[in-house]
Amino acid sequence: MRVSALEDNPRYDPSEVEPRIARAWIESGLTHPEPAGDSSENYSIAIPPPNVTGVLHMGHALNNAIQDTLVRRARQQGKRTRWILGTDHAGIATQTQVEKELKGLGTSREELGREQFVARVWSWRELYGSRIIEQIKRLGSSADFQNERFTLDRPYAEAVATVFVDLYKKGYVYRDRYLVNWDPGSGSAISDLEVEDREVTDTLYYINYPLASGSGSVTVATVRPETMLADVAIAVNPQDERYKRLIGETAVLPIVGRKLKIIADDYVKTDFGTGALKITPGHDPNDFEIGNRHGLAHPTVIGEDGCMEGDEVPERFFGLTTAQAQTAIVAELDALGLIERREEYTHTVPHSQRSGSRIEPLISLQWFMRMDELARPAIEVVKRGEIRFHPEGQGKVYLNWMENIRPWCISRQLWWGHQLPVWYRRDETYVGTTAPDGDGWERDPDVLDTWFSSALWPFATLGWPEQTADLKAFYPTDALVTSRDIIFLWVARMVMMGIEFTGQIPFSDVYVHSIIQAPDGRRMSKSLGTGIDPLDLIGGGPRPPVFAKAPDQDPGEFPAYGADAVRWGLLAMSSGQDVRFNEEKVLQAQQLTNKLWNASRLILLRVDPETRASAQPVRVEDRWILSRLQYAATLISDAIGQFEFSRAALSLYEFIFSELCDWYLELVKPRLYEDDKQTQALLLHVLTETVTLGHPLIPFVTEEIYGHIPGASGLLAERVAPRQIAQLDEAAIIQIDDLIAAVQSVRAWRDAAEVKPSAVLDARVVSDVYAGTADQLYRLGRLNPKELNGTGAGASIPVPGGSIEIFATRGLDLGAAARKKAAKRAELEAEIKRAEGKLSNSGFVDQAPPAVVEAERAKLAALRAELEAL
RNA sequence: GGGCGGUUAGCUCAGUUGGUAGAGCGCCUGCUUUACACGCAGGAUGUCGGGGGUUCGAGCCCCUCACCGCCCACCA
Repeated sequence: MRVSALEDNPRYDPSEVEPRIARAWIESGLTHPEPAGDSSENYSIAIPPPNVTGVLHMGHALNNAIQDTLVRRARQQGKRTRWILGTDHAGIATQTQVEKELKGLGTSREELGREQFVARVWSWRELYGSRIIEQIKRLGSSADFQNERFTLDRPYAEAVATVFVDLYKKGYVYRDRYLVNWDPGSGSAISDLEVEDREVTDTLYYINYPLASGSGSVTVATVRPETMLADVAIAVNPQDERYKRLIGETAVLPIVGRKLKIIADDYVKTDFGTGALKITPGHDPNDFEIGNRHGLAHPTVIGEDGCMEGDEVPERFFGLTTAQAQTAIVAELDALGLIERREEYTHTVPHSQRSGSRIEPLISLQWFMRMDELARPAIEVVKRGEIRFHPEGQGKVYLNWMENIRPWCISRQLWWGHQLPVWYRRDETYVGTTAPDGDGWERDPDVLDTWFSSALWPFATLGWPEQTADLKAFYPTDALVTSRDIIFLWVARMVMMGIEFTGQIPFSDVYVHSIIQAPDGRRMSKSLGTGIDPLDLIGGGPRPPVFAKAPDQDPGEFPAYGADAVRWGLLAMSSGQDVRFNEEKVLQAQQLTNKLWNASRLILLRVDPETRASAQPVRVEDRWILSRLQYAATLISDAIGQFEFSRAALSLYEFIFSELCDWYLELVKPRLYEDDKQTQALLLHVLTETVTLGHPLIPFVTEEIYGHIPGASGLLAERVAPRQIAQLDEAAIIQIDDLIAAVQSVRAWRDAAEVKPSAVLDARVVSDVYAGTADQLYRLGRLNPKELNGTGAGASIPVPGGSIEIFATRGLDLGAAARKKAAKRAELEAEIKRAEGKLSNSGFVDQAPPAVVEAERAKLAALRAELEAL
């Protein structure tokens, strides 16, 4: 039955194999180790929790491929390995989605009320929350699916509350009126990190503010005249000759009539605008700072709904939107003749990353977290190298941000999330993990920034604050795998919280992987038509428009590449650098899996099912392939350990194609066909170690092949790799390398001489380095060994350590062969000349390391010998 | 304005202690050699962004210029 699957499929078909094997991995329980021992002997990774409502994208696919490669390697090293899995409640993103749905149903969260709304989000989560988890399974990720976490689960929520209360008691968390980034789109304050700049063209108005003395006016430039109602001063640079005499004087705010002091502040640029700046502390972050420096009040005229309100707002503007107010105020200023001029002005303006709305800086009562003291130890651990970033440059980025850290606004005016463990009663404030005793307490309606809870992920998922066995066994975790965009939002905060609450760093290595761009270099995005769904790549689906060669051309469909191919392809593409997605790498991976599948067919369909693997080599090529296997195993394992996944992936490809298939299997075929039992046993051994070697990088196909190997037990995913496959056998390596070079020389010569590929030529090997491999040399060169007396040779092919003389001359194009030979001679002569030049350079001989000089001498000798043989 | 990174074959990218430039795809020439045509064999292809320096020797180290990304902070 199983053998027939091999027989029937000369092409490897991942679509049948992969779902079956993914299930087997999970059902085996191998991804769900019971806690034991401590974290120094175990291996763990906490997944960056995807948004609960999210769908898999290319970033997840790469992120998962990397983590799975790391955990599979750790398992092969015999470590107890836990890949912590879960999802994030993603406050704003999730609430927005559900609200959108409600809107479609003609209702709203306000209509439902908080309790019902939250219940509705929970059921939404039940419906869609498992989708991304299923997609992660499809990738073959060997995460702990039996132990899924969610950032709003009760134990997790208790950890969050515990942390908040503790930080409050330590004085890090506090409530304050402060200018925040107000997002009118979500109706909430957001943190600095959730703000992005977008380019906008506004009108810059130059407005004259009359001086109280009646002698002239000061002109200020602004793009937001509606905020002038909240102006409290005019600032100029103290060095500015134009305005020096006005400092200390008073101007009159048009329309309102309020007196504005003219103050001096270094912040004001003399070469921008008019050099005079209206100060509106209630609606501008810089003005807020300046206002604080000068002890100014900060009245506000815009409310949280984006409409005009407040004591300073004249009746006729009250309730207008900011846009309406701007129009009205500009009209009045025009009527007063106070607008000197206006010009188009393109500048960047902060917008909410989530809702896309233009940020309205507002003074508002929010909860904040002071970060500077928490940052200090988090800076130290990176400087001391306890936490290492890969690539290193990202560590500098982290430090740069940490050293300039600012307070973090942690309250959000949402319903979906961790509600603040804070209660108020008149002037009293109570902060605690449970509600206070007594009547009249009202809980703060706000929830915490999602990243506040994510910051606890590596330890809250393991049961903290309880001292659980999980925590002991798997915390600190080992590696944290992520992309650049959340180094500040998430990574930095995990380090700070981890150190503060567990006394330990949460992970020792941070691997920052590539961002995969669209093939044209733009970012991947559904709305741009540049996004590629990894599942379309795996199972075969439509190519996005970005793949079309011409605008109206149909880009067609992806073949069903399978998860192995997508994973290997992404790993091979990726580095520390952002890269453009290229389908060729996925194709290359598909060819790799197919190649390995067919190599396995060659072996498995020929061996006696009673045969069992044996590491006993028979011939020199056996010792060679064992050495090559050992070499490749070390290379790949080291590369993975150093987070060089591209190198690991390409090394595997190189081994399977160039060494195993192109040479070893071709060398061993005669013995395989002759039903040689010892050879069969060795081939099973080589195949077993090869699939073990490849398993972290292409887990599905290797697992499938392993299942067909006679005598193989259990799952490959559970197999501990041998510490050493073989001793490196230098003699065997040299012999086979010489053989390969000789065969290649013969083939190249045949090609040049236009010898029919099927023709077998009489020939004689003149060299003593092929004692153990001559039969192979004749066979692979399509030569017939013949000892002839005298000088009957029609051609002499130079090979390492000697030459091969070809006797048959009939039908040979000796002219072509001679040209080939001449070219080779010229090439050799050029290289000899270069080597000689180098060696006659006294600087080189005297100053280069002796080993390098010696190597150069040896090379020269070899080149001369080769030329001689020619 | 500050920071990080990039510029290598037609395309996408490797190149880890400085020692004669690599891969995949594409291209050219052959081959139905019973594991694989998602294959096999052979082949062509690079003033390693420009300039300067260090060195016996530089794609790799230093300086400088140019261009391209991204991040942070921003001028009303």
